[in-house]
Amino acid sequence: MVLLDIDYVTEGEKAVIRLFGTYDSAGTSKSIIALDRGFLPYIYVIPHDTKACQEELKELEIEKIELVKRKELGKPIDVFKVFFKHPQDVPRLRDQIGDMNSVYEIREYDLPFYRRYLIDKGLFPMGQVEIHGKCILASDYRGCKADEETCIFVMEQDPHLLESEFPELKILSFDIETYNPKGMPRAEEDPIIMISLSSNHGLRKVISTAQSEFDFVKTVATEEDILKTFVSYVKKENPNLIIGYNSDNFDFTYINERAKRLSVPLDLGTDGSSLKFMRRGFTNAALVKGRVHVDLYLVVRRYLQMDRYTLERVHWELFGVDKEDIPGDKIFKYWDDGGEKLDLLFKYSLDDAEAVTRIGEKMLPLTMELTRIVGQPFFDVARMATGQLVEWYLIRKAFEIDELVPNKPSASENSTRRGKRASGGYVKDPVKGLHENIVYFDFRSLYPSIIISKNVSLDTLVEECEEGSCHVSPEAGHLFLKEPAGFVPSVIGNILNERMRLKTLMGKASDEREAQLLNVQQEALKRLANSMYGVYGFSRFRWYSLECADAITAWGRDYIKKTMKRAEKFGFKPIYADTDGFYAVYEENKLQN
DNA sequence: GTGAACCGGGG
DNA sequence: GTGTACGGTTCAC
Repeated sequence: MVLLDIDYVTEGEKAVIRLFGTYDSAGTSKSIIALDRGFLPYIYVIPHDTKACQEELKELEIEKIELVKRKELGKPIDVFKVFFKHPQDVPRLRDQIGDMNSVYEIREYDLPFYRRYLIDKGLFPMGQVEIHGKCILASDYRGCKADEETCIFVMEQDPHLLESEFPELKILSFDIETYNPKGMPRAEEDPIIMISLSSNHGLRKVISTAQSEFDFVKTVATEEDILKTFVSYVKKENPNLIIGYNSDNFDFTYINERAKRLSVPLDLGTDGSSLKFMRRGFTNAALVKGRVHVDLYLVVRRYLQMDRYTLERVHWELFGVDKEDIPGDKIFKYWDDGGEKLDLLFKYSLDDAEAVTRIGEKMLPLTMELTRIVGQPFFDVARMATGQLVEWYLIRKAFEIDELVPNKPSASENSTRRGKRASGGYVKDPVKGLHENIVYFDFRSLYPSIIISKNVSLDTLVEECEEGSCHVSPEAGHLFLKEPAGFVPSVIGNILNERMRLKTLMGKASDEREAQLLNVQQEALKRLANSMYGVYGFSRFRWYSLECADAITAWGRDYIKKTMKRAEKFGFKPIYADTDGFYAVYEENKLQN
């Protein structure tokens, strides 16, 4: 099956992992929920005093303790792996353990349970996963309200990742229109008048309380029926992905509020569960179990550099085609006017949903690849900043080599770090005037190259070293061992090697589709490699290091200045430079000198 | 100059 | 949920 999503539920005192998947069976996609009751939460405890620590730990309400060998900045270390009965025991007990006299430090105490599971089992969402067990009808499985078509496995063995093709997923886009004559829509007063649907399998539908000649309009009696019909379409289409534009904070929030007032159940999940909202800081993320809800606004904002991100602007940027638009504050008038105006409103509404489908087809492959590389759920990856992606990638890589993950900085540690910022890139003030014959020298891969060639890493940074065995950074003179390869440099090295391999394959690719797929994959790797520098420079990151960040930018400034000097000898006069590149004008007459 | 407050997308 | 965005700009002093 394709692994779409993961979470856990509590049965009695135990946490049960649920893997949500899909597979094609005779042309129709089936939803699967696989249960794993055999995984326990744990943290690492680095003792001061091994014996005393073991004695003290035994006093606590924990499941079991193991003494295991791990690595700390590449050096072997013996640590306790302390297992708990339930993930919710961890926050309570970890502080107690951290405060014990016999304990030096606790580690990996804040990794969400389902993420820990994916890493430890070597599973990658959006990849093919093999599970072992027999199918139980949803109705025979207590505690689950799933449809009969949903198959529930209780796993008997660990699941396995299979080498996989790019999964063909069913995607449903949606968009709502509201009747809001007074300013922005208020869910307590303004009804939903349309819900538009569009899928990558040919569905085009507007559900509304208004009549229409258009065959794509499905007219129902009440707003209540709009919502009920929406739910039944989702169940019938059974999409793997649901996408919207600003749907985390607008469409789904609004639908949820109206459905609550009208007592319409929003049981959209493949397990029969209702639409849920997760607080993510000050904003929401809308969650449908077993289907991945993606808010394209967040994805687009991350990958496209624009000054505004309205649906119209994004559509224009991606396709160069203007989209029909009715200003938000005029929609109620088009509705009231009826006739041709109402026709336009129907078209506009459907076009919005179809624009979401088009934007999704363009933007989601990259997110899909990042999901398969980073190995965290698509839902999370679609909402993660690139820095977070890099961190979760590194956490998985650290696990693979038994390296302990550094802790997140405390609030005070974070503010100390903020206080002393690493020096930035080199900036040359622009030469005033209108320039012609401009060339741009691209340095975007400079930082990853520096990290690799200078072996810039926490585990290679030393106070002193023998003559010739270290790289010495310009200005501050930080020392990095030339051998062995550091953790982050080797991770970046592997990413870039893999990227080169894919680019070679791309050149040999027989058909267009294959080449496009390889291109997205190598783009995802490039993105990851180029974001890697951030792990040293961003204060709230686990692998933060002022010395590493500082050394990288110092080498960067050194390189860019040297390159500019060299360019000048060839007749290129630099007119502006900032961090990762510089602009120059070509002056032919200067070449003779 | 500094830190607090505000803002995005959506109708 | 082993949780609490984010980064940029403007405002107020």
